[in-house]
Order: sequence, then C-alpha cells, then structure tokens
Amino acid sequence: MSVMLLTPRPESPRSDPTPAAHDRVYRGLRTRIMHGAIAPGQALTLRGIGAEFGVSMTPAREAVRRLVAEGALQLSSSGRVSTPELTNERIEELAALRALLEVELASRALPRAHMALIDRLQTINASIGEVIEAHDAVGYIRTNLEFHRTLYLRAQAPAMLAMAETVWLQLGPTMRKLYGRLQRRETPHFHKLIIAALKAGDEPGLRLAVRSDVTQGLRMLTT
Amino acid sequence: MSVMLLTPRPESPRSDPTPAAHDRVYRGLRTRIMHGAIAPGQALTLRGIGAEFGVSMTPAREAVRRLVAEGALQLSSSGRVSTPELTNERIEELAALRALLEVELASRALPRAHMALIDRLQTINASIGEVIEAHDAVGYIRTNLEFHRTLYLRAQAPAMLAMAETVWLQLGPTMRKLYGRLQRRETPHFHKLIIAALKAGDEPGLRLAVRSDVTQGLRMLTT
DNA sequence: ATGACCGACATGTGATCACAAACGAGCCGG
DNA sequence: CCGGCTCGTTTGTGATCACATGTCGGTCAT
Repeated sequence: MSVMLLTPRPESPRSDPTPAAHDRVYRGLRTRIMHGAIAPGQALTLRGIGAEFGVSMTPAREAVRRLVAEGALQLSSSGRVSTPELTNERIEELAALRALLEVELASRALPRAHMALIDRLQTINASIGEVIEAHDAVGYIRTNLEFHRTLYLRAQAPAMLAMAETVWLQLGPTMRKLYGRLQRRETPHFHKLIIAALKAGDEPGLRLAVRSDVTQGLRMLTT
Repeated sequence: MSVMLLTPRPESPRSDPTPAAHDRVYRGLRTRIMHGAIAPGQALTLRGIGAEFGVSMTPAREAVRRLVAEGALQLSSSGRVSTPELTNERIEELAALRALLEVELASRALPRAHMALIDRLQTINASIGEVIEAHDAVGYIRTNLEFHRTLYLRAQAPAMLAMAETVWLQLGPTMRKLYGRLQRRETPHFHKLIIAALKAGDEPGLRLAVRSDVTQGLRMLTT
C-alpha cells in the first residue's frame, strides 16, 4: 500500500526543492533591503508581504520578526512594520562596527588569499565600473557587497561574517539614499588599494585600505 | 461624550501593561539562555514552550525564530529547536568578537565614566564574590554580565552593545558548562584591573584589562 | 539475538479565523 | 475655514486546525 511513502521527495536532494515559505519570504525581503531596494521609512504590511510572495500572513510574520531581530526592519509601538530611518549617531556607530569587523575579517583573510581570489576580486571590481556607468544604485551596492563578501569568505570566520552582514543589512535602506545622491564616480579607489595590499601581503596597508573604504562612503551619509 | 477617548492608555506610559505574548516568551527564553540556565544541545518544542508560558504555538514560534536569528538557538534540518553545541572554532571566533566589541565599548565608555559608575561597578564586583561562595553558576554569569553591561552602557553605543549581547547570547549555554566545571575561584582579578584603569583614566590599560578578562574565561572553554 | 520494517505518536508548518487596536477619511460644530 | 469627533476599514495578534514529516517504539523475519 504505502511503498511509495519511502520516497516522499523525488526531487534532487541538493537545492531544497520547496524551501520553507517563511524562508523564501525572509530571503526575498533580506536581499531587497540589503541592496537598498527599499527606501528608509517605507511602510510594509504583513498581508501585503504575504500576497506578494503568495503565502499567508503566518510566514510573512515570521520573516518580518527575523528581520526585525537583525535590525533590518523596525516595529512601531502598534506593531506596524517599516524600514528604519537611521539617525546620524546610529550611522556613525554602524560605520564604526563595519570598520572594526571588516578590518579584522580582511586581516584574517590575508594569509589565505591566493591568486585565484585576487583575480575574482579584480573581476568583480571591474563590473562595478559597469553598474556605475548605468547609474544603477542597487546594482552598485550589490556588487560592492559582493566584493567585500568574496574577500571575507576567505577569513573562515562565519560568525564574524554574519555580524558584518547584519550591519550591512541595517545600512541597506540608508545606503540607497546615499548612492542615489552621488551619481558620478569612478570605480572605487580603495578597492584597488585593497587588492594591491593583498598582492603585497601588506597587512597594515590592508587594514588601512579596508578601513578607509568602509569609512569613506558612510562619512558623507551623515546629513 | 467621548472626552476620555483622548487618553486611550490610562496606565502609566512606562512598563507596558500587557506585553505582547511573543515578547514575554522571547525575553523569558533569552535571559535563560544568556545566563546559561539551559545546557548546550538541549532540545525544545514549540508546544512545550507555549505550555510553559501559557500561550499557543504561534507566539512560541515567533520567539524561537527571533532567537534563532540571533544565534541563540539552532534549527535542525527538520525544524527541531535546540540550543547549539559550539565547536572550538566557533568559540574562538566568538571570543575574538567579544574582545573586538567590548574593548571598543570600554574605550568609548572611559571618557564618560564618573565616580558613581565606578562605585556601582565595585558594588557589582563585590556581589560576584557572594555568588561564587554559593557555587551559583547561573548567578555568576548573570552578575558578570551585569558588570560588563553597566560599563558599556556608558559608551552610548546601543547598536554596538546589542551586538555584544548577541555574542553573549550565543555563548550562554556553553558558558554554563565552563563555570560549572571550575567551581572554586576568587572574584575575578581582571575586574579589579578594569576598575583601576577607569579610575586612572588609563585607556591602553583599560583595553588590555577588558581584552584579558574576556579572553581568559573563554580560553579554557576550548575542549 | 539482530536488523529492517512499520505504524503510532510527536512535532513543525502554514492557512484561516475572531478579535482588538489603530489609522484615516468624512462629518459636524464652531 | 478649521479642529475635533466618529465610524468604517485596515492591520497586527494569537488561537486553532489540517496536514506533512520526522522520530521512536515495537514487531517480525532471519
């Protein structure tokens, strides 16, 4: 009778066939927020989110709770959901956190950085130029983060990387406002310094370059 | 007729009269985990949590999701909830994070540290001796964290403090195992160094003392 | 005695519902 | 013309339910 019950999931084991609904919603919202696709102060509704992802309120609520826990979303006293509008003090704090965490991550990645990694970084850096040409703010943020993440992945420090990503998440909506403002810009200077320091195995130089790259953009964000 | 409608909340604005159920559950579980009241690897069930707090599964699930997002709980592939058993690599990483964040927090608190703060720290430090006498592991962790939090609150850096607390949360169950092991111990030496550095306004000394205090305990945790 | 199978129970997931609170637009009095 | 009230609608919250899946026990064949 129930012989078929032994293979309840005929799909391939890799790439979970049906990711949990709340996880799909979480990931969808997360990347949007981190890439700056949502403006600060934007209001969201659970029913709206659910409708957008084709699920009911329950998974939408779970995804929102998770994002609130990570500081990516804000809850008003009445439970309304919105992307946070950051104060200057908070922006400075988050910039300091980025500096702390990412300098450490880069430093740990340095001894593990092979030529293949540097090549990939240069490729990513080149594509940053393209998105700048296209005036694609979201694409710029996404590619920039990809550059940093690619480097930090070599640090073999998942907890630290997760914390750095949490900070990125909190800065997402605000970064959109920043990069929407200053349109013209060449491919980031400090990225080249980072790559040069990696090639030279120059740890102090790498720390300084990362710190500068992180600080530079955020400094002009404080109104 | 409806003049009273302008004061929809006759209660005092502080201490929300009926905190949301999911928040009560979240806070309850959170402090338990952070204080090391739950052993690593301990399994939990949504229905069990709900029953314990007198709520249904829904708020229990939200609280759990939030704690999972903060790394305080772990989800097995099938969705089962448990406190994580940390690997040595992860413990070292979290210790490094504590060092990074807390040194920075202490450094920021230093210029704001008045005599009243130092007095409070000394009072807390004294009570640490008592809980050590009583062989109260949970009390020790709680009081120790109170010492650190009291200092870091002066840093006026809420985002950074929140990150530090997240790290504490992840280390909670594992710390229980540690402090359960080594029973006898005098009131922590490095706390006295921290207080001395605060009195002297000695920033390098403070940074070193905090780093030592954070590192010391965690070092003997790596199996 | 040992191992695989199978079935009952436990558990997480997501949808739906009832309810309370909050928001907002319209209305009324000034 | 303006300000405050009011009521309908929107929205979040929590309980409950049906269902799929996982887990653990016993059972039976070898």
